[in-house]
Amino acid sequence: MKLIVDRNEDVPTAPSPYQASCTTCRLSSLCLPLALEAAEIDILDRIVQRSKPLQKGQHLYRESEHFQSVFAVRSGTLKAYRTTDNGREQVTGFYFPGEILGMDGIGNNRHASSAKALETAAVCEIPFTALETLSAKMPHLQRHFFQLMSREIAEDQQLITLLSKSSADARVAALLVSISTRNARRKLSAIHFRLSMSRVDIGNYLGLTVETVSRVFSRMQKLGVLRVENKEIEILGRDALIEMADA
Amino acid sequence: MKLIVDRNEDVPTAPSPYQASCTTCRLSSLCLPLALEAAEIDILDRIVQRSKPLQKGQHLYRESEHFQSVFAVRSGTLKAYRTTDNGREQVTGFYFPGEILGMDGIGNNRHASSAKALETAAVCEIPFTALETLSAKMPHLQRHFFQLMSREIAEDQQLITLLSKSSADARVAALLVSISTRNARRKLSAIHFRLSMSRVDIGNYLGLTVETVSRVFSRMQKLGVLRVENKEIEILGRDALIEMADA
DNA sequence: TTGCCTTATTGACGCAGGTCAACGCCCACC
DNA sequence: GGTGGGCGTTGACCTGCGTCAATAAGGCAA
Repeated sequence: MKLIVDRNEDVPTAPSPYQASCTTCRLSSLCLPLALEAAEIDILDRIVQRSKPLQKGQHLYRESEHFQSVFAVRSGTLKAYRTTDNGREQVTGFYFPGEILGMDGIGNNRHASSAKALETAAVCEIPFTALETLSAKMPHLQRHFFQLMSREIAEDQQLITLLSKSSADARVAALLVSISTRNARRKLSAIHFRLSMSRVDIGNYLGLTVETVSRVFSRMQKLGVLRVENKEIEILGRDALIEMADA
Repeated sequence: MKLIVDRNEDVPTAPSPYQASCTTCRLSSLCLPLALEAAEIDILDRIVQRSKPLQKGQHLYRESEHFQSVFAVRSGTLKAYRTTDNGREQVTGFYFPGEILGMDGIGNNRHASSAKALETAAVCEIPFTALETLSAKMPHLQRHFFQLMSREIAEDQQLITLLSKSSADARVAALLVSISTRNARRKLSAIHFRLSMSRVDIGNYLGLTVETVSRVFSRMQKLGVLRVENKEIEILGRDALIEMADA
């Protein structure tokens, strides 16, 4: 019998998965604690809530629900999406370990999007009023949270740019490069990973149909820049991919 | 001789245009002071800098410049845009009086986009470090600024949704509805206004070519939902337009 | 006013990607 | 271990918007 190893596995930091702490979390260098000092992290730790993991397909929150918290991904992947007035679904982002989601709900005290687990996923819940109070006392935290929000804006603008004019090839290439880079940040392989999202989600996110996504994958494989085997991706020509991304 | 009246004119609140104050500014109900008390507004007022108006075409800041301040529009319109690696320009937003721009620069201490005046425009400069300090002391201000950033995220996501799948008609309709709504917020006509941006800018923002924008305008005019005369727009069927926006 | 240059409109045509359809392959669940 | 249903791939065809080109209409300078 062959042992199946998930290359993207995020090993829990403690045997009891619900009660880890920011101090011991190996994602602290990417997440909210970044830029905080040890004593400050301890204080932050006290407001963070960890609960049982989400199963694949389960929602973390839903659009227009009352907003109370933002969330940090500890393991697994989530997608955020909104539903248009005519019932269409639009994926607005994928969230990997160490990333924060839910910030779009602050503006109107209701979530502006829904969040759903693409695979088993664990998150840290950060009650927003507590975070506000703490931010007022800890300049580092306030600054860092402003920065996180700002980066979300900048990233959305990058997606806007991508969706506005780029070809199907460029869109797919850009997504792959993005995932690759984010994997590298987490010290995972930048060239070999497993896509946790379906082709439908990818297409939806990139403003393409499933068929087109599939064709682009095939084309890239034929060109030798990619090896695709179902959800497993191996990047053979990272530079070529980067080049395609802004063609 | 006919007197030319600009319907979008924003009358300065004081004879000396450079030294207005947040307290007397008629945009304070939309802008940063929103949700602050009189005493707090006075304090905020002290960090806000007002300078001489920008001429049409002049830059407020440029992409990758060192970030120091966010800006509130007092009069006129600005566009924000970024330049892609291959030199293409992408308009990421239009900013009207009462709106805040520059928040995408907080994340990395450099502006993530450039901002250019589409017509003569006056802005209030809000130095960010001062704003941070003040925010830590004034919970209302901190909260409000978090909200403003969050709304920018939510709006960008709306644009993403628009760019991802909608038809050319839907895109143009959505922009017109958006401008109309924002005009109404400023107590200006929601059905009759002057576009301060060119067709090129509109197309660029919406991911369409100038030709397509022009054709959509003509088509809408033929359908009787719009009257277009150069930059002057009259919305004849607001409901129809809203319907088109999410078709 | 005249003239020039930028911006907008309109038409003809082509193509990237959407649509529709058929099929194969995982993998989850008996 | 078999089987059903979703997910992914591939092919053939169609269409909305981009591209190219020609013309008109503003707007600013002198």
